Amino acid sequence: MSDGTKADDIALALEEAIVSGEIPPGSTLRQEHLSEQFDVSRTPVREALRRLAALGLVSFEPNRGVRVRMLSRDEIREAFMVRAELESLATEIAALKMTDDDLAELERAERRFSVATQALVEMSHDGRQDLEVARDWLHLNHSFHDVIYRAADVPLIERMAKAARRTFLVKPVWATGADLDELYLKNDRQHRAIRDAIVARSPEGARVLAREHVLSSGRLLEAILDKVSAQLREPAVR
Amino acid sequence: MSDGTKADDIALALEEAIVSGEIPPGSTLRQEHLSEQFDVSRTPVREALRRLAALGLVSFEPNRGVRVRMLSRDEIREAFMVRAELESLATEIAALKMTDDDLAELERAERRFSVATQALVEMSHDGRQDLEVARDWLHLNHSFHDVIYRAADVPLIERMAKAARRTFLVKPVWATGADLDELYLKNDRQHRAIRDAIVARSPEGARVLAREHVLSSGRLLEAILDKVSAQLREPAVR
DNA sequence: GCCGCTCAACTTGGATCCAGAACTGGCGAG
DNA sequence: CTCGCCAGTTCTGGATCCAAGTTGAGCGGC
Repeated sequence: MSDGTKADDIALALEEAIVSGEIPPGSTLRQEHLSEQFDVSRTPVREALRRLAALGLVSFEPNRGVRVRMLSRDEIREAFMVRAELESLATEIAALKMTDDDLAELERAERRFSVATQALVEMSHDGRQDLEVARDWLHLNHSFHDVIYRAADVPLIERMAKAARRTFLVKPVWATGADLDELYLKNDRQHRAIRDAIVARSPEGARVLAREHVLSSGRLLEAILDKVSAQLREPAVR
Repeated sequence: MSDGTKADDIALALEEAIVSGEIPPGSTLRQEHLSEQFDVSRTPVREALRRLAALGLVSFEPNRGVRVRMLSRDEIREAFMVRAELESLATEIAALKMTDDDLAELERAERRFSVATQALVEMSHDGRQDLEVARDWLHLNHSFHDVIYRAADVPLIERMAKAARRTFLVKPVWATGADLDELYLKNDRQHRAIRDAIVARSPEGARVLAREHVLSSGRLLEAILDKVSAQLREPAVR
């Protein structure tokens, strides 16, 4: 166990499991099951669940259990609007504060993301479906923005934006395809544009680009969701 | 006790006590003390505290206790920036969706706030210091914005904006004076301007006005903080 | 056959209990 | 007199225990 209290460790682990989709949305979490899974008593498990509930990841139904929240399309849209506002704000601030070291870091993050995007698109062309590649892509995507947050030094904004980032799930919603490839590539181009605006010390430009970027990511996710739900309807099992 | 679980009730009560300043920032909360105060065991108290920690109102220091968080000037500034972004977004959306009923409600909220502002300024002129009047003013201020949230129907944005709203305290930071009166009156004028923009169905206008309004409220609070800290340390009532 | 009732198994919410970490305050060495 | 060490107290973190609420399967009446 990494740090201090078990409740925190469990909360972190559960958060990861929920966000990654390992625990599917809508499922109910049995306290006893979790307690033996983590090899602790139910007490710290309950505390961890309270924390997740406060973050909005799960919901307590008194005397009936906790359920992993399932977000509606509207809520996902809202989450992206929140992110758009907060990330654009952070980017504007970062553009004013960036040191040369930060810029170098941003450059590296952008390049790694670019490589991941290429890998993703190539995979799509080959018709393969590697979840690990997709996960890497998302992770490096976040890393790019994290560099910006670090440079902006706005812990509260960062905390809230990441809370919004967490509100949607990844693993069950993934797809590739020619139509999506264009959106992935666009995402990459937007990162470069943001980097350029920051390099050019243009806070307003960076802000507008960041805002548009997040909103466009939201549209990408919606496109993925559409595709997935279409696939789910298509093969009429049973 | 209002609803379901005790942990929730306690969390609500504590949240209120902290936000209202009844429990001063920086103080450490003893679990046992709270448990006998609420006449329950420590278990639900701990769960309530976990929730408050997730909301950022208190911080756990492992094996040392929980402390009511004390916000730095920077964090308060950040909270207002977050509010400015989110409230302006909500206001823009609300301006598009407002029904006539909502408008009437907004009108009433505005009028009540106007009356409260008058009362506050008059009180200030008379040299009186009535905490209740100040609290009413703040409450009606929030009510005005709540009407907008309700009309916009954006639960996630509302939740996050209110989280930001909660991050600063009220009771210990209050002051009046000729310099502040002008700011209070400005606040009222801004509400009217926002209402007008909504009535005129101008989402962009409402957005800009709302943003400026929140930022200006932030400057008001900073002015109050300056004034209070200028008045040298006064022993807290208990 | 279908509906409602009852009772048992299961699960949660909360209380109590225990081990270990952190703050005391005294005491001796320098 | 000061500093550091050590035991006693206090408090937290976690485990265990118990009561109350919920679920679901069987059973009898219609």
